Formats: sequence, C-alpha cells, structure tokens
Amino acid sequence: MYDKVKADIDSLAAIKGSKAKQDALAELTSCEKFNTIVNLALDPFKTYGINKLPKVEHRSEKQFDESTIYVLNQLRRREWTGRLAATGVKAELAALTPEGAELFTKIIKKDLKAGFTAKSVNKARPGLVPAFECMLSHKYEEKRIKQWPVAVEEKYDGVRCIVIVKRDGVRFFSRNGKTEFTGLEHIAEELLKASDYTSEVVFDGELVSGSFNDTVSETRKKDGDKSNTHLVAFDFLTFEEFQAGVSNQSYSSRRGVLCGLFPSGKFESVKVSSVKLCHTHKEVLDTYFNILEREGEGVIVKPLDGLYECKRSYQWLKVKEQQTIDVPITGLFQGDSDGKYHDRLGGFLVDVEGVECRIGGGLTDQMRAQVWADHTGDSVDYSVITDGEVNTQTLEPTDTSYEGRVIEVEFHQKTPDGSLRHPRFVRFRDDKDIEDGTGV
DNA sequence: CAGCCCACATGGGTGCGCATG
DNA sequence: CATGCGCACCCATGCGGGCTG
Repeated sequence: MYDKVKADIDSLAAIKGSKAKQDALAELTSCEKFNTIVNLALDPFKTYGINKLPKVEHRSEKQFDESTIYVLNQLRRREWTGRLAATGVKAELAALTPEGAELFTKIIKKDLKAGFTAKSVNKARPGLVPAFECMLSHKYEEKRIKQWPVAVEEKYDGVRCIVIVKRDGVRFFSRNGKTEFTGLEHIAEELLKASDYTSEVVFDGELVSGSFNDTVSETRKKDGDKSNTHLVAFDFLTFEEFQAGVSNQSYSSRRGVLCGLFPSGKFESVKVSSVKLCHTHKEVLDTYFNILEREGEGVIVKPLDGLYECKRSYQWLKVKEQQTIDVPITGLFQGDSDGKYHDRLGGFLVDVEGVECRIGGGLTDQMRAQVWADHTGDSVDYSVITDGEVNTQTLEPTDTSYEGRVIEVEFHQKTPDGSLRHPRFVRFRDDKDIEDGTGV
C-alpha cells in the first residue's frame, strides 16, 4: 500500500546528511510504488493544474490507493479542469486519511518536502524522472579562465531554444523542454535548406523578435504571425551527443560547422551569434562594453577546446549588466506560508519612483529571522548547523524599524512598467535620503 | 467581458554537505 | 584543512491561456 511509501518519504525527510540520504534513496527506488509516487511528484512534465487546495476536515478512512492515482491522472491529463477539478480534489481530500491527504497534497504541489528532488532520484535510479537539459552558464570571474584566448559571444536577450532536427521534422523546445514552440516553419525551412544532415542534429540558440517581452509574447502565442521571430544559433551537436549529455567535438570545431552551415547574409531567419577572440581580461571587458553600447544584453565567455555539456557549467561564463538603485522601504511581507520562511521575512516592499516592487532576494537567513522578530515584536528561533550539530539561538526583537529606511537594490533592468527585473537586496543605506537616493 | 489562477519563461539569491586540491 | 561545487530551496516580473461570475 501507499501508506508505506508515505512513511518512507517521511523517513527520508528526517535523514540529515546528503550522502546518507542518497543511500536511503538508492534502497527505496527498488520499490515500484515508491517510484510511482516519486515520478508523479517530481516529473516536471506532469502538472495538475491546481495549486490552491480547498480546506477540508479530512477524518475519513480511505487509504491513498489506485483510485487516488486515478484522480491525479484525470487532473494531469486535464480531463478535469476548473470546477470539476476543484470538486474532484475536494472529494478526494475529504475521503482520505490525514496521511493520505498529505501525500496527495504534496504530489499536487509537486513538492515532497523531504530534501530531495529529481536530481538525487535520478542519481539513485537513472531515468526514473525524465529530464531535458541544455548547457547553462555561471557568472564570469577572471580567475576562472584557465587558458587564453577565449571566445566571447554576444548574449542575446530573448528566449532560449533547443532545435531538434530529425528526418521526420524540425521541433523547437524551450530550455527545459516544457514548452514546444510552434509557428516557426520559416526557421525550420532555412535550417533544412542549409544542409541535408547526415545524422539527426540539435541546434542551440536564442529566439529573438524585438524586445525581451515581445519575444516571450510571440513565442508563447499558439498562433499569429511569427515571421518576425528569428533564431540566433550559437551551438550545434548531434542528437546522439545531446542524449548522452555531452558532445565529442570541441567548441572550435562545433562553431566551425555552424558558421559553415549559416554564412552571414545567406539566411533571413537564422543567424549565428557574433563572436570575438579575446586574449586578456581587459579585452573581454572591452568587448562587453562595446556590446552594451550597441544596446546588447551582455556576453558569454567560452573556452575554445570545451565540450558541450547538458548542465550548468563553469565553462560558459556570462557578463551581464547590473545596476543599483537606492529606494525606501514601504512595507514588509512574510515568507510563503508552507515554506522555509513561513515565520520569517519574505522580503521588502519598496517604492521605485512610484512603482511598488517586491525585493525577496539577497537576504541571509539570519537577517530574515531578525527582521521578522523586530517587525512582529516576537522572538524568532534561528538555527545554524555546524559539523552536523544543530545550534539554535533565539533572536529577540529590537526596536529597529524598517519602513521608510533606504536600501540599496541591485537589479538587471527596469521592466516596461517601471518595476525591476531580478531585484535583490544589497545593504541598508541609512546615510542616504530618498531625495538624493535615486542614482546609479 | 474583466479578473483570477495556473504554468512557464527570464532569471536573482543563501546555506549545507562533502569532494577536491 | 580550506575552497568550492552540486544540490535544495528561497525570491522576483510578465506573459498566454483557461476558467468563473
């Protein structure tokens, strides 16, 4: 029965070390029922279309069983939506035991709250949770460059696109495979015109059609004219390599193939990203600033001999524009009600030249606890783990107040509505007044 | 029809455990 | 023994689209 699975998941949640947890996970994935539950909860391609679950006094006796899984499948396949979904969920919650209802809720919310996710599951048992991954970057730091020169490519501000070219057609996918972009036949046509590929291949690039918001809007629409959208390709590998998760060819040789296929000027809707060889850190920065001047988003620095690997990799290093602004706090908000910060600060509300913006990043856990203690006037427990030992201290409220104080906020760009894209807290600027506090 | 909710795109962080140099 | 990588888990805005009232 599935109550055993529920107990297993609870026991995993109690295991502290990540190695011990990994071992326990390896053991448990020999159980088919456990795997079924883990897959339903962690498969990113299975969603249930409902997040706000109704409050139910569940005191019934039904065990989580195949009929519960039937409910999940009806939701997943969108056989039940809207009111039908809501009543179906409510009825199931009411019928289940408290334990069963808890497991059901965790699956629907796609969070088992047991300190492991798809990555660890797939380590224990490869392929149990499907994954679709492409190469991602880290932040640029000079010390990470092992060898000069490096390739410095322009970073385009659009939507990442993985194009899979097979004999039976061309398909366009988002970064993690959750969305298939449609209406891009004009791009497919040019990709096919470029070559009669001897094997199934994958192109990696960015879809762009005007501003970032334009591109997001255009790529999401089911229909409509998308002839404006073009592909800026920056990498290329065989489908076989993509599936294996790593390429056989170096960056230089992949790039050579790509440029051979799409010489500049030959195609309307497929271009290859611009690139420059840089021999020093200063040259990298110069290239970056040049691109900023031309309204570009930034650059990605890549080693010439690097292999393509389907994960976030320290090979690719991004340099992006960051700005700071000093803004007054207008309010505070609590962390998510069933999350790690349910009894702590979730973030600050600030006033950005008349636009209210929420700043929830860049805060340390200790600060979230202290600010919340000050704000509510109640003490808040704060735990730190040193050498596997949990050390809890109680943070007492002080009479510090936050509303009206000026903070420095780092962000990527302003949005068209005047809000901030990717904002995070940097520090308090009690030395600043709001009047002179709107500079860079 | 407007308004709410969901799912997903772009990301930004902190903190812990443990492998690695 | 210090550094840093991988993972888990927080946080943002804005979009299309489905559904409700």
